[in-house]
Amino acid sequence: MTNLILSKSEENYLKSIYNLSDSGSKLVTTNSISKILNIEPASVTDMIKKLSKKNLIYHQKYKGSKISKNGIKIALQIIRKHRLWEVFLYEKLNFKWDEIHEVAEELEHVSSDQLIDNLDKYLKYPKIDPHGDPIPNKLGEIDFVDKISISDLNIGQKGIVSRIINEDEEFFNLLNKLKIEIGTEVKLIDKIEYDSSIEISINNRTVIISKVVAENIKITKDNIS
Amino acid sequence: MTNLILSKSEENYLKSIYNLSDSGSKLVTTNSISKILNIEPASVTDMIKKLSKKNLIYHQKYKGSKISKNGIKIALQIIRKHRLWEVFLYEKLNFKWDEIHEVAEELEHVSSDQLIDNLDKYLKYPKIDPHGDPIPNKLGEIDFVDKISISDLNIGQKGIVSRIINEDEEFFNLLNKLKIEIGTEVKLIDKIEYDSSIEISINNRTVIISKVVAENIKITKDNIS
DNA sequence: TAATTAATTTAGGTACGACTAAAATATTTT
DNA sequence: AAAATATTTTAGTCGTACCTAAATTAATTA
Repeated sequence: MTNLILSKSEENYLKSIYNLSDSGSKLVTTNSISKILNIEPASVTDMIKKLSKKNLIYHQKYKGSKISKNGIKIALQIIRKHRLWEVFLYEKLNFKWDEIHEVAEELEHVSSDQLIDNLDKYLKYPKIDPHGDPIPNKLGEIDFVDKISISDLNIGQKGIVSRIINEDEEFFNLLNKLKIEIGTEVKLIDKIEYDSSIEISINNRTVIISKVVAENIKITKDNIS
Repeated sequence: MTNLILSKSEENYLKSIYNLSDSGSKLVTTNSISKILNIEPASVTDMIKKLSKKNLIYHQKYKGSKISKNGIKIALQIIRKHRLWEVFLYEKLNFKWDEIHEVAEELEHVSSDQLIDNLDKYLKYPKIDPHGDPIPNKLGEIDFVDKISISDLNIGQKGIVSRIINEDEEFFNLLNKLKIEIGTEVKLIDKIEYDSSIEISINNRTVIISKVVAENIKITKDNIS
């Protein structure tokens, strides 16, 4: 029962439920799906019933939804497509970091296994997308890399930027100004108690970034090459 | 009024109407659209009304439909996308000649001007797709190359295969067996009156092909490089 | 714990794009 | 030119995926 064909809407719901569920572990509320997809809660309930009937999620009335094994499998394939297309747009078509998401949202629904397998090969089997998010392989396996935020560093510690959470243009412009991108080495200089902002150094320049910004920049202590 | 957004269905109808209309000149019957899209005539009538209201086609009840200037413009952009994606699939992702059409049918509906412009650049502004069909540029302009079929050659004349009309696998296999592809030089040896089949030579091999096959292989007398 | 508030579901409705059956119009044949 | 046939349109349905308004259930606050 793995080869059922899903509509674009069903795929989007499934992907959102997976993303909200912490890799499938947590219950997801109807409201949270509603907010993330910009669809009224009543409509979300309709779709939840549909996906339940297809055994892609489990649903307890008034309690919440949990994605099934099969649901996870499908969600990971959609995420795989999305992220591979992002790599393509960024590396081959010279899209900017903040322009890739929207187009990938459309491309991810093109249904051809051959297409995505050949694209994967063409891109040389990338492990991460331009945001630093891991790309599931054909079997849905992910190289999970536990990531910490800049704000988790201790004073004097260094890290390498490995993932950037936010996707909007404002944030992109800020990072551009700060000259922060994936692979950049940062060092925590000081934590400012007053507003929880932090002082970091990037290539010997010192800047102060807010708590929110720091939390959206993930790092590792070793370069993942 | 050029920037209206069309649904996938509307785009497919418009493309089919354009293709059936001889570059917009001929009236197109409801039945012919029905057949090409595999949709019942009654449904076609519905869509014809919709496209008429948007001034993309003109329709006379019980007579037929003619695509408008604006309709042609949009159809050409869809065809442009389709053919650029075919080039990409064939050249970059190593799809076979007969596998590209179906996937391109999906990719052509992804709506991003930036995507298609950058793809065009990435592919180095190709003029023809892998079937030999011309690719409209951004403005919808096509390098029209009047093409003749192998069967239009006189005995002793040579031509270069420039376009292959049919898209199914059987035909593809036959061409493979005959070692005919775009760019191949062919020479007409003889016309066989009995069944209108013709004898041609390809790289000093002589083969006989049927009338239908000959008509579906277009040639030019000069290589378009 | 009772009342209020928030979240979720049900009920009923809409646009889209398909369908079938029947009616209207065109075309072809006799 | 009348009859027969073919094409096209109209009328009425259906599933998908959304909506609003109202009802139900859960969670929070007094």
